[in-house]
Amino acid sequence: MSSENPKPSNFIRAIIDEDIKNGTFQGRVHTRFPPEPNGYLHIGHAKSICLNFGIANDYEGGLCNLRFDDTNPIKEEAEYIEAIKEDVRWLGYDWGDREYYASDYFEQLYEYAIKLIKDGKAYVDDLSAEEIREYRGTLTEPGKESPYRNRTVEENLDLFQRMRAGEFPDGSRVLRAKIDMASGNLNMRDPVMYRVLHATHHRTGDKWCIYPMYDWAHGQSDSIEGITHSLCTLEFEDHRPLYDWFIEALGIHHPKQIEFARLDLTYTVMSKRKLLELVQEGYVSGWDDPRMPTIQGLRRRGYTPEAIRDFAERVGIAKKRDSIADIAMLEHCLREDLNRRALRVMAVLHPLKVIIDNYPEGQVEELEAVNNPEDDSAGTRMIPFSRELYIERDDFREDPPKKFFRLAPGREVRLKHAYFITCTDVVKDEKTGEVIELHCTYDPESRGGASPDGRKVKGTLHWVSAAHAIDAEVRLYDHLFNKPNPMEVEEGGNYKDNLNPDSLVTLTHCKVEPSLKNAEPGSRYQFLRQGYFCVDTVDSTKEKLVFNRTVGLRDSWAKIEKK
RNA sequence: UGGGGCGUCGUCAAGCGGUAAGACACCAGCCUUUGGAGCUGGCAUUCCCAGGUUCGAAUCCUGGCGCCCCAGCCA
Repeated sequence: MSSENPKPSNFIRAIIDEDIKNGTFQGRVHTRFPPEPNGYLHIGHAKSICLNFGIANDYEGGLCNLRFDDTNPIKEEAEYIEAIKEDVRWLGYDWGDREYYASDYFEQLYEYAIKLIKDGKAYVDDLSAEEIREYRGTLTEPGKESPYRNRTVEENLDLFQRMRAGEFPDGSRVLRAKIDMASGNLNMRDPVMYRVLHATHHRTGDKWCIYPMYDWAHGQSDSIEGITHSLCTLEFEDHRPLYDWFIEALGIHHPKQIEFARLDLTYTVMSKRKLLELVQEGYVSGWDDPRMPTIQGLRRRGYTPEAIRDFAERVGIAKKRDSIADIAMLEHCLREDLNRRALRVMAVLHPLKVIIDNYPEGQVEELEAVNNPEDDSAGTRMIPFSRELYIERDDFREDPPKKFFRLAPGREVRLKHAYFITCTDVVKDEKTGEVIELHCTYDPESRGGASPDGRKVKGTLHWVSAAHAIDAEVRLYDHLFNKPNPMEVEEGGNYKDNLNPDSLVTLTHCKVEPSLKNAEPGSRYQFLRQGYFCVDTVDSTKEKLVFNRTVGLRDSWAKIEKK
């Protein structure tokens, strides 16, 4: 274990520590991340990825496999595999050459099934799906045994081989484990191991027409790979006795399964079904919509893998269900990371023209600006200053409220990296009364933003030179839902009623400083005083820059104003 | 008398019989050429409840209460 960077303790690491101390698994630590390739990964999966790969990285000799649980050809597609691999890699993890598929084990699984049949521990059942359900009983009443339960080993073997050979239609027969129809644990009431499915599998093609159920495949796959600690979510707690039963019946390597609570976040939904619904019904632009909690969405939004990993570590691992982590925690991790690395630039989102009356017409000065006050090595850049500028509309109030430190008639403020200016005149639209432009004077002595006479100003504004600014589109993203728990709805309502109508506000003709001209898609910046933004990887072009707001800066003025 | 699991600050979460970590959020102040960042301080006399054991209990015992998961030929 690395001692210089101790991970927060959690009950799973405690169990592993104990296992190592006791020599269980000969001191080995081998985990796996086992996604089903039927959809895109989200932040909840990221928690599991960070857990499994994180543990493998932290323990001496630890390994973590990537295994696709591809036991259902009807729902799975090869396209998801590449997306999942890209996401895991992007998060910063490496599975070496240990990329496995449950489908790699179909033959072995078949042999295992034969063994169970021969041992009288599995049988072919001719009951229909509906009948099986009826025979299963209920939560409080025991089930009853299938009339086919006591077929001879020979008959079972023959039937099972013929199932594989394709002699029977879909749904006609299944192979079941012979356990206990009266068990209080429904999973033990003769669970189905194989179903007949004449479907083409994305990897095995038409080789098989019977496919193992997850419950039959998963534990054995872990065993085959020599996994020591099978970490999974709470809902599989009830399945553990079944997995144990299979492993014992087969007499093979027995991984230790440990269950933990899945991650939930405020202001979003996490279930694959709901996420799919949002995509299909057009509430978002796709799986990579920057508002989606998918890894692809977060990536496009401008999240960094470092922030996500930090978050996964901070939310921790426990067994408490219904634990909903505050998305503010995620956003904090993001800001903390971006604060260290994002270059500062100036961009005016809602431009208001400012004319410096006493600044020479036609003159342009290049002023030096620090790229990142948190990182000297980021250096400086030059930005043009001229007579006509844009500032943020919000930074001017004709009738400033208390504690408003920004520009107002007669008030002096600092333009970041530039000069002190004083507002001398307000030009309004005669009809609407809207403020169209401001006239100001500047103090030539305050170049760089400080006055030699030592006078102070309360406010510092960002700005861009009107003649030099570049037009850009800026997409302001906010939480997808406007309730911490989107599931909290009125009688007869739906979580979609809680969709935030302002989760995306698109601004065009924003003015950004000229240094952004060649900003690369995906690059991240802090727009001074506003937030972190990244160049959109899908829609941004050389001709038309598009920025996504990753997350806003903390805004204490907004808080004051709210009061 | 179906089975399994969980209940520690607004949120996440340590704690494993020796007298309630930490983080986020929040509040107050300092500082500041980003109302950002940073810094300082505050924030559970109490761990679902009630009994019991003990010199000592969030931790052990007993009994309650509350919440979650399970009846796919899904994973």
